[in-house]
Amino acid sequence: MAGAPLVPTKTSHPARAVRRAVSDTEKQGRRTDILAAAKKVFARKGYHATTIADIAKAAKLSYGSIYWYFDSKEALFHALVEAEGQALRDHVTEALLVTPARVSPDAPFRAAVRTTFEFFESDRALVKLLFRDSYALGDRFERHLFGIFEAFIGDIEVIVADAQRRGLIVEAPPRMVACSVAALVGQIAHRRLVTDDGLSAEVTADFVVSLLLNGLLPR
Amino acid sequence: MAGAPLVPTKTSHPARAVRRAVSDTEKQGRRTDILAAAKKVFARKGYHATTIADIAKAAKLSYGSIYWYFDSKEALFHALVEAEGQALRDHVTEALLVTPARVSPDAPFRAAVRTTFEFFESDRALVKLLFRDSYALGDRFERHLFGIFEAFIGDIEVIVADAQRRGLIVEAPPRMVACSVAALVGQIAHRRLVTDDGLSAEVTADFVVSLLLNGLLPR
DNA sequence: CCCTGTTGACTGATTGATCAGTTTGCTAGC
DNA sequence: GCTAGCAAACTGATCAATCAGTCAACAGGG
Repeated sequence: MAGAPLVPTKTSHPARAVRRAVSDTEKQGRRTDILAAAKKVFARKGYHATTIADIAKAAKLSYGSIYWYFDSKEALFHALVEAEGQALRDHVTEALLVTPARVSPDAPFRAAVRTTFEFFESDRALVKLLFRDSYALGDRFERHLFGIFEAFIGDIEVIVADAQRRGLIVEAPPRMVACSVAALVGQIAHRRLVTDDGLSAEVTADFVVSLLLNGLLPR
Repeated sequence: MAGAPLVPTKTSHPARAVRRAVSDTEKQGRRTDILAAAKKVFARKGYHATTIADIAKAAKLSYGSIYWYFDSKEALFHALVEAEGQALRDHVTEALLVTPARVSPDAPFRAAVRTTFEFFESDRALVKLLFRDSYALGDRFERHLFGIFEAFIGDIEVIVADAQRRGLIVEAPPRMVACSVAALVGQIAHRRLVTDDGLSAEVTADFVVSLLLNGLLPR
């Protein structure tokens, strides 16, 4: 209304900036903060609909600061997917380590799938990031994303090949099997975001494992 | 250089307009042309990177004409996915009709999966459209895309439930099974775009069918 | 001669990226 | 301890480019 703006020459009026990061640790922390904020926004709005301004606001930083930490919106997204993918891999790897095959030969497999679904369930933003937004970039990202997915498939392939060597599972191209496992887990996790079929992550995981191991034909 | 542009007031310089579509048939044909052009461009560049200008050029029409046939870029995309999805469903349905279960109980299932992979192989643009670009729109499209995918899953579910009734396959939530089938076929088809593993569509289809029917454990 | 399909210049809004300037907090010198 | 000086973190106005959508003018068929 009457609050006609004063002289516009009065540039800069930093209400209250965050404490600036000075040590390497703090800077790393800020970087992580930005990634966390970006993850939230990307998950809610999708890659193309989120703006740097959105991310800056969510991170409680100014627009320009984002560019201090990341070269571009795309670079930020790449860094984010990279980090999140690694977190998932680490999580699953750890679950595999604490689940010896002594109990039952397929226990590690079951554990891995369960852990994955639980991880996805506890972090829906991650699912959107990996299975929705990652396709939003053009071919430029396709190579990178592809590499990340291949890393997962490689992990699975090792397990499959090992099980085959022990005669636990049928002979079949291990990479193909690994792809199938990844496809099933990924797609079903993605679907669970939209349709709440009332099944717990555990039940869903067991269904997938059982389908993969036993097949549809009666035994 | 010296080629200073003439008076810019000289608006409109319609070099050569295409022959006008006058009958309803012609108009429908033009609409189809635009969709075909859009399909090519979307598949090559992805949803967000393609502009209406790209589509117009590919369709050999002017920019504005696209808007005569479609209300918006998004509407055009919806119409495209709708039509392509329906074409695929029809194709598979037909394959099912000509494959009686007399030969073997799982023959129709195998035929459906094979036909789908072959259809995808013969039309890579369709795969990109369904499994890459469809996720590029935000939540607004999610409902529509979801409906289209649900239609496929519904088709599969009917087959699964029928097979269960005859005791051909194991008891399991038919919708869940249908989802798994769709996920496997879709993801593997999508993957085949990037990695040429040298396997034919037929071999790939048989692998998927065999995995789903027999499972990984030795029988 | 009128209706309608067609044209493409134009607009308005959006947004990624830049950059000149401001502030902060560390530290060298007193 | 205290301050001046400085480097770098941080800010946000601004720029430049892009692009979906509009519209007034145009032309060909009936």
